[in-house]
Amino acid sequence: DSHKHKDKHKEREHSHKEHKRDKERGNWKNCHSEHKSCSEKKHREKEKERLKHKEKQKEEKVDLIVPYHRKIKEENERILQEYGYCVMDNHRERIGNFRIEPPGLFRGRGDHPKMGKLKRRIRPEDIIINCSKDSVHPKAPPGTRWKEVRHDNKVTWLVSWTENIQGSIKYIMLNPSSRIKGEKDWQKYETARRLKKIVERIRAQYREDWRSKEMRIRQRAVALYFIDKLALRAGNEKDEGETADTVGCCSLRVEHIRLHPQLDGQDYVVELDFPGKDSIRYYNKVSVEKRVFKNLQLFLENKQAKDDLFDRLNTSILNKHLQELMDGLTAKVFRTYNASITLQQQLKELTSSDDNIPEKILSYNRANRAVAVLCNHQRAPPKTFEKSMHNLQTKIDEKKKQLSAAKKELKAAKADAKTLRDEKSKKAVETKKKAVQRISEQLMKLEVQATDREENKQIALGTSKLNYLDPRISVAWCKKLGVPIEKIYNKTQREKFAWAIDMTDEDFEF
DNA sequence: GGTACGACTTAGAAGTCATGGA
DNA sequence: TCCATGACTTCTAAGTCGTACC
Repeated sequence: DSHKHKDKHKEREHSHKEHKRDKERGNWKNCHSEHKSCSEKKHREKEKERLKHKEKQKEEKVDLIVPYHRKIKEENERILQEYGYCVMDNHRERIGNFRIEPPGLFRGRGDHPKMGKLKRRIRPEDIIINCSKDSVHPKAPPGTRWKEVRHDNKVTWLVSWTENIQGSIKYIMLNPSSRIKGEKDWQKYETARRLKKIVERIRAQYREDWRSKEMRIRQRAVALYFIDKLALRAGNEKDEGETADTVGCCSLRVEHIRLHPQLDGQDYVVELDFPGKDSIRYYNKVSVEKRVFKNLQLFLENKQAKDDLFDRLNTSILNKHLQELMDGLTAKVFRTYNASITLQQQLKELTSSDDNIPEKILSYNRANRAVAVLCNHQRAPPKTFEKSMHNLQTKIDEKKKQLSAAKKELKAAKADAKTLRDEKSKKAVETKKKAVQRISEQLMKLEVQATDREENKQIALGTSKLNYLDPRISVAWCKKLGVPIEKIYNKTQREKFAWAIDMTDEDFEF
């Protein structure tokens, strides 16, 4: 009988799909009458079997895929544990970039003359190991040896090699959470704070120097003004043909600057347009003091587009001068100082203790953004920006509808309560009230998110947060305004700034 | 003073992962 | 549960700046 049934089934190929289809179309009866042996009971059994099969398939999938992922994860963890740490001064420290750079095509940023060159594979024979004499270091793979094993405790790197594109040295160093990097970071901000104490004096001096008899001093003073006011980088010379053509302050050329005695109702406007670090465009129109303007006109006299604007100046001269003004002062300290002081001022200006947490965070991001704009930290707008913005707007619209519906319900509940005057309807009013409150909070959050995202379209906040803003300012702000530090710094950032989180109280002033 | 080099910080993009809503 | 999305992590290029050497 069962054979017959099977054969019949085979013959007719009345599969589950068909059963299902028939059922959906209301043809169940039809089906039933056509296959007498295909009773409801049998069908249920089949259905059971089908589900079982599905479950089995799923299990197989899980058996294959989940362990695969787990295996990779475990393997990564093993590699991290074996190679990702070192011991320095008796402390186990995370290493930053412990994986060797694989071979491939060199891209470079901007219009790089070496774009597309082959980046060679690094071999054990290229590698220099730096460790203490008595330490255990990784052995070179069988049949190979390291280029050198040295014991230099004056430097912080663990491994180095020379790369084949520019012939420069690359290093493996410790993670930002390490003691050695943390102390250095702290020092950097302390130097910037020392600058704060004397910056007005330095400004007074460079203004004075704008009138110097000596060209080199005038150039130095105007360059320093740019570095201070516009947070430009120092601008070292670069070897032509080896790298993309980018400039900083001292290496600005005539072609990068235009002078407008008047523009858009402002006097003495300087228009700067040049490729900076990573070939990111710096474009700014800024009104300067008359004396600066006159000096710039002087520097431009009788020069061609390709000539240096500051022909009597380079970073070495500038930094020597700065060193005389303050121990440890260099051009980049101005960037750190101006970034951090801007954050502190903006936070003071934008936040109030009455704000709720999302509003406070929006203000923090805005303060952060002001710094990113100052430092010209840009990013390509995310590929999915338009779409995700649109999605967010849809969400906001929906939330608005929800809110007005909830308000209506509240009104109705209130009316009921007024007529009925019983406990139950009173309770209902409370519930509806809470719903309205909850939804309007959600709406506000979404709107804040939309504003934040729109304003952030082309601006990268990460770089300034990680490299320019004294973390103690943020920590103090969080403590003062009761914002959890996790809202500002993620796990990695908290590890990097552990020194600041530990030592800072709410009264810290940069 | 000029230059090459070495060590270290700063930079945006790409890759990966976690989460939350459909 | 699945997938889209954004957050986080990794990657490595590209700067700064001090020093050695001529």
